[in-house]
Amino acid sequence: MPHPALQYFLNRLLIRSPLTEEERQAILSMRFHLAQVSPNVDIVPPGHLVTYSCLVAEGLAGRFGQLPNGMRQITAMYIPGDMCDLHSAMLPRVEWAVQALSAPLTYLKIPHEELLRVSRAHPRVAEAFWRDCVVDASIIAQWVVSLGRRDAAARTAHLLCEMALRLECAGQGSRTAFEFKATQAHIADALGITPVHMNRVVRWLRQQGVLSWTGRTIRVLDWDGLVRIASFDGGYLEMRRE
Amino acid sequence: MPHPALQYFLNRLLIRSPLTEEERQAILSMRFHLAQVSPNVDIVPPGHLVTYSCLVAEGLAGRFGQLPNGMRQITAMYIPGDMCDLHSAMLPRVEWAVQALSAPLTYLKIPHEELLRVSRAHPRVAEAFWRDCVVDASIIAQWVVSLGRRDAAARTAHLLCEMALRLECAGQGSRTAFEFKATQAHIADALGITPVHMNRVVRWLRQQGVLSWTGRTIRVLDWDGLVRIASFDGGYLEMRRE
DNA sequence: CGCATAGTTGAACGCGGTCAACGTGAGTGG
DNA sequence: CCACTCACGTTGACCGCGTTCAACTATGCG
Repeated sequence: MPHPALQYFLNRLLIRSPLTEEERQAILSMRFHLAQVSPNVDIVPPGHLVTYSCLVAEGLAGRFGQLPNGMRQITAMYIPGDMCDLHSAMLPRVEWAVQALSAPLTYLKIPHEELLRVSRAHPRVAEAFWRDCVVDASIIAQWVVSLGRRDAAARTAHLLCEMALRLECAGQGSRTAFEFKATQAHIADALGITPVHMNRVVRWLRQQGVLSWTGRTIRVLDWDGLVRIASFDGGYLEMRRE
Repeated sequence: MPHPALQYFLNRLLIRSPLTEEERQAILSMRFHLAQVSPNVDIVPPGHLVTYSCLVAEGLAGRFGQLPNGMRQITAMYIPGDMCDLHSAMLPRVEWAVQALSAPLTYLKIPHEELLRVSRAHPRVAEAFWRDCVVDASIIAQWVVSLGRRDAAARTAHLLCEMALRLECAGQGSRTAFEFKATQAHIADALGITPVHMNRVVRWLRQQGVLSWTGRTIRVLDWDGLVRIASFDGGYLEMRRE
């Protein structure tokens, strides 16, 4: 019986990449080690060679880019079914860190040799992995657009729209009611603003009546309003089934 | 006799991916159409299906993310030997535009069927392509860090360091003397600042004595100084030969 | 010569940063 | 059961980086 996270991961791949039964079984049969971490602990220290990729099973993970002076910036967030660093199968020397953003975070450590064994035996699986990396890059590119062109409120709204759709797609709630297991400080980090200003934006969004946000639970009261504030177009998430 | 741009592209791949003579020949033998464009013309309009990828032969190309309201943000820059949108081989419906940033820009249109034919016949080539996309994503992730954590001067210095190394690696000048064929307005766009402020930053960098910048020619007078201002660490470019 | 594009500079404004304080809820130990 | 602690959320006052608007210069090209 494969771990449910592998099934989630496979389902995510199947949205964009058709795979035969045999290929699906190959993915589900990959060996792994189950692990769990607390926030503020690097799953992988940056600048080192890694031998496995991490598949989020439960919780929220963040990828941190870092400057030589030690400052960090969240460059991606990963929800259950996401392979945090499938990239590292192709570039084992990672230049970033992955950390838990929620407690607890459970994840599967899948050895690169397993990923490469399967992808080399099944070229269509290799393409599915490649395609998954491309979607990840597409999301990061949208973050660049957000950081470069949107003000703090639009950035926040945009991230919320993105996470709402991704969580809905992953079966973790609906776009109008979901758990965003990150602190306001984490979100501020990802958006390139200060936690103080993040909080002001949250207050403003509440005043606009587009959402209620208590603890880690977000309820979107006016989805179209949120989309409008964000100038959101979800096409880049590539979640439509062809 | 293959086009020199294909050779540049192959050389770039070989930095990170060892390939046999047969695999190299397969890449060099891909069919293509030579094309040329002026600035401010989309090579590919966003939201459409594309059937080929673009390999820059001469000049500078930019990838533009765009907001529903029409505002645009440069999310990547491509120099000779770069495949702008190798991504599109895996996701043919592109959510961005590619434009020339220099006049003229010449490039090779390589049909996806060619790329896929070669990559399916040679799994190691598929991995080389996959790896190339991962490096591209790594660069974009660094841009997120820049936009999120660096001030305007550091951002500018960082982009200059990046382009200096990439151009040097591509055989287009040295890191201390190169042509950056983009206008200050384009660079400002990529860095998420206004052209006006971009110019002030250039003036400041000149006053610091780290570079001279006349027309499109940049001369770095103090490389270490520029690196310090940028907090630059080139590891993410993955240009060391293993 | 005339026009367009790129670069340059000044003055005033405002978004978001910075600093500092306080509120609040969960967990912990006396 | 209360006191204490710690992390997270919240709010106010002031400040500065970068924007905005406007003008002017330089360069190249028909």
